[in-house]
Amino acid sequence: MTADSTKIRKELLQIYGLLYDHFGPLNWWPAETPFEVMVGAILTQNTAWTNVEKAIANLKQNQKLDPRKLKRARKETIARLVRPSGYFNQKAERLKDYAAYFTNNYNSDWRIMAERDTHELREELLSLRGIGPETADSILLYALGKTVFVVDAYTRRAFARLGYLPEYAGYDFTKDFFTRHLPEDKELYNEFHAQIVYLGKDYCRTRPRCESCPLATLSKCRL
DNA sequence: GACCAGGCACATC
DNA sequence: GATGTGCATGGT
Repeated sequence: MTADSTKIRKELLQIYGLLYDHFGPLNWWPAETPFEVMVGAILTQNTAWTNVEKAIANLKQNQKLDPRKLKRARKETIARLVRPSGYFNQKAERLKDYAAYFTNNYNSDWRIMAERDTHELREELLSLRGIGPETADSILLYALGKTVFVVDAYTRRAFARLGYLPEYAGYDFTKDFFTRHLPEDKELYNEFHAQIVYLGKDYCRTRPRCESCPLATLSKCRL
């Protein structure tokens, strides 16, 4: 561990502390079951969470938030139910594909899935149509309890503005940055990502609202 | 009425 | 491997 790495780790944990003091514990992921996390991870792709909540409520009301039932349901039925979350045709197909994968390979049991080696499972998820890096990592961390840091658009934007990343850092580069510098701690990864999303939603948008930003005291932001 | 949201796949160069 | 485009609803 170099002196530089130690400094960055300390700063990242300081940022985490400021965010946690500001937002409090966020208790992610908001879901009743691991399968609901998986469905939410697909539905939230490039979509506001408020719209995802409507789609999930529709699935629940129609008894379709169940891997076997989702697998069997008609695509048009699922598309109608997830309509509020946007891209409903794509997402209906991807949800059905995922439900079939989860049922056929793991007997719809997240515990069996969680026994797999993390890296191998990640590659497997990435091979499915509709599962990219963020969705795969969200499933690994929030549904299966794997120690995996999740990156999203807010993470890249905020930490580029704070000077830790190049402006257009890619997914894996950003993930490696956090994984390299943070202690390997599932609970920390879980809560840190949630805190960053709240930072992004409330302050660090494309049109930023820097006044009263919880990180304002750092005075390192490039904006 | 534009802009944005907790991305991803695919085509093309 | 980088860059562009389609997918689509709902809130600000």
